[in-house]
Amino acid sequence: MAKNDKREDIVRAALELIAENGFHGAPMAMIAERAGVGAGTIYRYFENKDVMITELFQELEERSYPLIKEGYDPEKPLRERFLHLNTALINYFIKNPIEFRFIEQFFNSPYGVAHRRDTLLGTKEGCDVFKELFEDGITRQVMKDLPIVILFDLAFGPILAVARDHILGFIALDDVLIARTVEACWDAIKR
Amino acid sequence: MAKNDKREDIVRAALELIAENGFHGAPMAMIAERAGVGAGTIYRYFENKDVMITELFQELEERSYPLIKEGYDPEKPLRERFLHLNTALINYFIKNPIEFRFIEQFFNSPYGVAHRRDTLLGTKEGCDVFKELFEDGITRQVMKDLPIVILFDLAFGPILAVARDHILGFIALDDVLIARTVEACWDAIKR
Amino acid sequence: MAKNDKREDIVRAALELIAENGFHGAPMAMIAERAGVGAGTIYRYFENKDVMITELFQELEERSYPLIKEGYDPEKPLRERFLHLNTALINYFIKNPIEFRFIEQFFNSPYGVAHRRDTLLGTKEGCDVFKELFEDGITRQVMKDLPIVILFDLAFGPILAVARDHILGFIALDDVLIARTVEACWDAIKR
Amino acid sequence: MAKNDKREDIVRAALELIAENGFHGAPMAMIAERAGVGAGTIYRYFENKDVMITELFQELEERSYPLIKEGYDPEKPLRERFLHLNTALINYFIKNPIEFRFIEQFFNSPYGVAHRRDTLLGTKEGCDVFKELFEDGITRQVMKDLPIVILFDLAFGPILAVARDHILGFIALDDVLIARTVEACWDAIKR
DNA sequence: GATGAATGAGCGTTCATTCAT
DNA sequence: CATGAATGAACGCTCATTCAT
Repeated sequence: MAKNDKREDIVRAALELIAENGFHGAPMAMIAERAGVGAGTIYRYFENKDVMITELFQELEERSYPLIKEGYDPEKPLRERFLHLNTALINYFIKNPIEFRFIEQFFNSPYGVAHRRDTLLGTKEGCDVFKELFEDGITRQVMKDLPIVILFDLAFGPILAVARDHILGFIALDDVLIARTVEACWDAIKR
Repeated sequence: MAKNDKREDIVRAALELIAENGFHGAPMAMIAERAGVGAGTIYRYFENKDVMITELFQELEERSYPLIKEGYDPEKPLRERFLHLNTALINYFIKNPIEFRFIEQFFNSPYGVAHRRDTLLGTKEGCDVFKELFEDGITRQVMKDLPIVILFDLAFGPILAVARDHILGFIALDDVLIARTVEACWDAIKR
Repeated sequence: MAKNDKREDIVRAALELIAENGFHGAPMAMIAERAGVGAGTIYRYFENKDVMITELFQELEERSYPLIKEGYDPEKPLRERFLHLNTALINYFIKNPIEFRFIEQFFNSPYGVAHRRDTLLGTKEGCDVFKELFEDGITRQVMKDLPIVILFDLAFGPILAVARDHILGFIALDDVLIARTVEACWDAIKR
Repeated sequence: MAKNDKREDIVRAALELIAENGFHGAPMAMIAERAGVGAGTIYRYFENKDVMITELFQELEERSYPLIKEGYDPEKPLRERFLHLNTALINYFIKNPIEFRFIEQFFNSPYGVAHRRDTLLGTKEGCDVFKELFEDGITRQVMKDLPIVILFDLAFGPILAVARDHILGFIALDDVLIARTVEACWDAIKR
């Protein structure tokens, strides 16, 4: 009924199929079928498959960013801020498993590498809060004096791994486990 | 000279091409060409592409396992053993970037999930040393009392991330940085 | 303002795009866009693409016919009449390159064959003057006693070729060259 | 049986279909079907459709060139040489109607324009005899002092037109008509 | 055993045409 | 009347796999 109904259907279908089967396990025809639209219709909304994937990721980023920052108080101590953000992140992932799986696929693809490059070089805004947090942590000598890239890896590497293991059913995360995992990440980066 | 010469050539060619271009950037015909064999010949050594990829990974695992365990002394204290293994691991990765890229691709694919399931459920041997190390760490109350899966993620998640960032050129690891990164991982899991 | 404004826009847009890019380089949607109308609107004026192309050609014919006949005096000697017509034709082509390019495309397509059949069989009026001229020339024994079709080919084959070469930049026609080319055509058909 | 059997089948099928229906009336799948091969097989012999068309034309050129030059004697007078070549040409066309139709399609396409450019600039060898003939004719003042391009158009424009009309059934050429047509072409270019 | 030509299902994409608004 | 979103058949092309040699 609404104007964006079809686009929404396509986005959802693409997200699901890519999450389930990866980029090449999600042919355009299959996406169209699951979305309940004609194959050509996708191309009214996205220039081609590559563009579709990139835009899908950006939409996800934009949608998730406010959710993760919700309740974030930059005046609070560093540790608290870190725990807040990482907890929000892991919660977002396990509550949106399809989105998470898609994001994972995205990061492990040429797109993801380019995106990471842009993020690390600061070309792209988006992870501002995280970046500020780490820079703040280093200058205040609360965090280890390591390249910011490594701090990112220490902080987020386990988060992604844990979220995946939960979604794949290898563990069953609850609030306590999440809290303890996030604190372990803090232990890794704190001085 | 030996019978396995051809197989070796195929393995090497497949490894390289998949590392460089990903699974779909490595058609069987291209692998055959680089290996210097006929396209059909591959199917004498591997039932099909999926099987080839799985066996490739297993071979890599078997080849790398001794390298990582080299100099490992189960009598040493837990911390030292952990630092030894994780340092060996990261060094293996950055010294064998092609193998690392392949392993990464493998983990981020349906194969990887199945493999992880087998590993975690103990169906497959291979990561025995790591498993023993963590079980030992938990029972001796040196490591955090977390599910072993989470300990794995805390210990290896950052290692993979850091190795990738090094290989992609986002950071330049040296022995000092490696040592400090591995210690940070220890901080994450130690009680 | 008039009712035919839209139709005119479509005709112009189609002509241009087909001249520039050929029949398959001119999708209906592109024609609609350049004409500044909706894609569906074209189908209010033309039953389908084939019909549109055919009608386009006919309109061109009707439009050009008076221009070519302008100043034509049926009382003048045959030679003079021929030179007049062929000069007018070649001038029309090089002064209306878009129309020429379209006509060329048209002739080299199934449409063109059908059209030629109709013309030669006399089913279609249009080239009456030319036909009369040649019939006159044969009966008066001024032109060679060849089938009228061959006379057409001798007279117009070079004209089309020369116009194309001029438009494509292979030669630069001027009035003198045109006059001499047309006279050469006369030499071909005159007894 | 022979190595080139399949290639030959593809060439023949492509030639026929393109001659009958034009370039876009001859999809690769249809060519494959008529050739009695799989769709993918075509791509073992030709890099893509464009390349196939270009190579088809070149093969035709190479095949026809000796046939047309057969019996050509450069010592004979210009007029005789011209009549010989143009007669041979028109005979080749009407005896090989499929080849002729293909060549026509080719010339009326972007490929054809590029080819014509190369020929006129002398970049490509092939029409050497014709070129020499015309240059000879001009320097000896036997032919009209017109740009060589125009002489080409006067000499070959009617040949193509007449051949097409014969193949399409608009006229029935015989040796006498051919001879008289070719002589008319000579009248057009001779001084 | 080894080969590589052959296959054809399947891919991403285009576009003439329709029809609800 | 006019629109343009929607369609889906059809296109050019790729590649895992087979099999006659």
